[in-house]
Amino acid sequence: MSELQAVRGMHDVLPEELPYWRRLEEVFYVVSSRFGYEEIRTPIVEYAQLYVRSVGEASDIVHKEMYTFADRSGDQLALRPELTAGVVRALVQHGLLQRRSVWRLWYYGPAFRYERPQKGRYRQFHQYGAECFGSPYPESDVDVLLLAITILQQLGITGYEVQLNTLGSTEVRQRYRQALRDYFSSVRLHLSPDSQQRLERNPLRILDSKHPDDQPWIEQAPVVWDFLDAESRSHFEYVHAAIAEVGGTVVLNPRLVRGLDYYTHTVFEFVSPRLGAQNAFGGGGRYDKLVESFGGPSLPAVGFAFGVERLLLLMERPPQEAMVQIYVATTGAVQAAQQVVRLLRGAGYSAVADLQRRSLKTQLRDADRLGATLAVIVGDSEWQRGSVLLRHLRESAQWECALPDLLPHVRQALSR
RNA sequence: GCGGGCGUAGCUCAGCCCGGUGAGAGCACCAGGUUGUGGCCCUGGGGGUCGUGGGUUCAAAUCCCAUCGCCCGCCCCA
Repeated sequence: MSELQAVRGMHDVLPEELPYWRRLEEVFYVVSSRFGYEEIRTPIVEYAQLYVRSVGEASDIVHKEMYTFADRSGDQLALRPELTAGVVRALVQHGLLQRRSVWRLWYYGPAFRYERPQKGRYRQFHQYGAECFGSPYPESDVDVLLLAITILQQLGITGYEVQLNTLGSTEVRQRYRQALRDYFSSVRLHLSPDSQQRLERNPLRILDSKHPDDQPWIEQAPVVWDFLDAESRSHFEYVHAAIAEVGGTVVLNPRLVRGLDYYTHTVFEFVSPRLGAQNAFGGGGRYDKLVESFGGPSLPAVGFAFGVERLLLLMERPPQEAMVQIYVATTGAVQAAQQVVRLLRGAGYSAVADLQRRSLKTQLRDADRLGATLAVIVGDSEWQRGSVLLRHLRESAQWECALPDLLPHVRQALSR
């Protein structure tokens, strides 16, 4: 451990990476707004109990991945492992549900899970997500899915697959769960140790196992689709048809169950083969009982989250724009050069000058590397007669220009 | 939490197996070649706790142990 090293699994975002983050953030904002979703921001720290109740005590997130600590008053707090719970908490706390019957919300920010770092998996990571509260109908499922798909489109992310499934209504989910428990109990001794554990706590999760021992049994396990009632089935079919219509690869996967306990009906995951073991870069579903479990009213809801670091691995990386437009170089008239820089900045251009009193040659090289289009060379003799040299770095043209004429010349030179 | 690979200059890496011969290359950075002009080229220069700690040895980047970190897989998820 060293004080000069970031905490394990937590990363700096250096200046060269930042333009891509900003691009993502821009797309999040623009597309969410277009869909009528409003941004909400909640604290990074919540009472630990919030996640025990929402995400589920038996989930891995709560029992082995959460950063928890006691504050000075002894309250048990947690760094948020996901953002949905906090959003729901805020909704109930502020009585927003009394003011409006539908809320379309989006969020963006860091979350924390104590896991072994891997490609696309970090201990501090970022999520963008959107939630639609107040509608039990499948068009709201489609609304959030379309929002997600539009964001991916805008980012130029292709070659992914939407995996779709339903867990049915609460009653269906209960019946299916029981059927799975019965089935897997009958083959219990053939299952991997992990899955034997899951049999007690959460038999649905066995379906997610990648363990080779489990595969043959998972393949023969009861399929949720056989348990659906008419309403659950039509809900599922509506969502499937609507997503299939907008194009993109939709794959129905009856074994997709997802890690959080609160889902009912629709569940989905965005997966890409380009990500390695962490092939999912987004996921979500419907959670009609979650708000209620917080002591709120019975309120249907559907939402999803993207892993921002994983989107960054997938998105297009167009070459970055130049950092500055104009570089002011000088052979010794440092103060004069500073004056010219202020003039240019005042006119709205991005302009810098050398801060190390380096040679003119080096300054021009610097200008070139910064991607500047123009260089203003403040030479002693020209400055004496009230002018400077304006050099177009792309065209290698250069001319002398009286100081009062500089701004018009700059404007003209930049526009071609 | 489990299994495997790797840590040498800012970056990518050679050297390690067979311990000793001034710790190296390319890129990047700085200066000069061009007494005031970038992109190409040439010359020179600065920069390294050889991840860290301990051990073996006359001698360790090189062998051994521990530890930290990164990567890959499992688990799990975004």
